[in-house]
Amino acid sequence: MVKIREILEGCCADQKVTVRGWVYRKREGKELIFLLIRDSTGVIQCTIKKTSPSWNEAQKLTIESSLTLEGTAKEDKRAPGGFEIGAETITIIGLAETFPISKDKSEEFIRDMRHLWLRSRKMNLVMKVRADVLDAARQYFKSQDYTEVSPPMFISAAVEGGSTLFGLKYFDQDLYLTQSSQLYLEILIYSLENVYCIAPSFRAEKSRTIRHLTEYWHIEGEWPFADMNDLMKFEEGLMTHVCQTIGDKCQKEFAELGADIAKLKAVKAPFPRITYKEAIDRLKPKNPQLAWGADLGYEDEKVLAEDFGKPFFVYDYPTEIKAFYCKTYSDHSEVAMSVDMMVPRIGEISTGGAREENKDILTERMKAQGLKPEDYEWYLDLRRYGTVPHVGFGMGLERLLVWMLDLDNIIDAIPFPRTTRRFYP
RNA sequence: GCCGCCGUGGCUCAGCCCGGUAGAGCGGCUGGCUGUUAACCAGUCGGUCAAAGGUUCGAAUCCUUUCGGCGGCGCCA
Repeated sequence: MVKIREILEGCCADQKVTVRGWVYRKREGKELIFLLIRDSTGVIQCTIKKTSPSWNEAQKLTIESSLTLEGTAKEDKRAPGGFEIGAETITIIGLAETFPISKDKSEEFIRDMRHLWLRSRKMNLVMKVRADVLDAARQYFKSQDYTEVSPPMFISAAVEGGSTLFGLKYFDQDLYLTQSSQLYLEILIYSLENVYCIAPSFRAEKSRTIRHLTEYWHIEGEWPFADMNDLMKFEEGLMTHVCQTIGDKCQKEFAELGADIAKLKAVKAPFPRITYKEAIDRLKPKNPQLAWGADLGYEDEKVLAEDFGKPFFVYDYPTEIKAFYCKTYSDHSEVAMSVDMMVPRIGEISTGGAREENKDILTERMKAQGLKPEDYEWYLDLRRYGTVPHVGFGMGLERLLVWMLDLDNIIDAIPFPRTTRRFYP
């Protein structure tokens, strides 16, 4: 048994080979049948002559039927990929009914057929790149001595305002699905120090855009004894490592997907950094209504991102538009130590910041935002017992992939997308 | 939450503005042809035009409502 990629790489010219896979295309003539067989590694053309003992089985085959095919591999310029197999024996494993997905397909239909569309070349390639991005991210965290941890998905209190939380019945109690693992990572830094997790986050935002999912994978890191500069340095290091690794490793996937790999190779630390105030000043000429204190809209982010043409940071936001746990400057508390990483076309792919380590200030911030400190007793305990300055961030894996792979929509960055309207299969 | 667009055979669409009970391509099936590149040629099967109500002699077409889908903004990663 040999993988199709090995044959396409020239492993077995003029040798007898056996492949296992599915029928990707079939073209049938009177004297000759062409089969394109796919497995997880690629697609190869197989020819069946009328004189071959496999002729009868080949005739029966339908698109997406599974089979084992034995024959002789040979180099042939006429075959896509440069190699083909002259079939001698075909064993049908599962004869497929007429496959519903064909040449003509709409976005809507493809989404209804997600469970079958995942067999497409596009999804196959995207899923491989996704796996490699996850690998690369873990590599980087490990290389910097971070420990991977496993936070809960069921939670009893909100991280931020409760409006975007999914509630659920947990036996007789009301619980929520987590929208960030940050608070749990904050617990773990007191023993493991540098920690990270790669886990789902859930948001009940009724957003109707190409960059929102209700369930997405969140790459989050948290560590003590660090400041904003350490945070940005780590994030740009992570991003650089991921982009360089994928740029080296996934050239074939990018080529077949038609994605721009040069953009990844161009990603190198340090990234441009501008403060929120500088961002406002840059945007003022184009958007005169923009004033200090307003949050940057998606259009504003896009304008900045097009200017830079690569990942960059915006930091030091108004305290008012940031969450209660954001640390503020002691001499000008109207500014919070928060940082977003932005990329062209997508806008924010990551948010991070320094966390308030002073219990009294934190309590005041909670009250100011209408939160009850008694709901966050365990979080306040972290400040009671050996508090430390610390920082952390969360990056949206699928948004990262949309940018890296030039995807049209975030739903193609995850195998089973959940949006406001879709959760099947 | 606000706004816009879409819904016609299994799939992709035309027809809708200017009402007269549906048409093409792909797929399927049959036959032909071909070292083919999501081939080509001929034939054939296949549709209560999203649903309900209204206007009309007559509605896929005009009006109303509902359902489903997509996207933009807001919010966010």
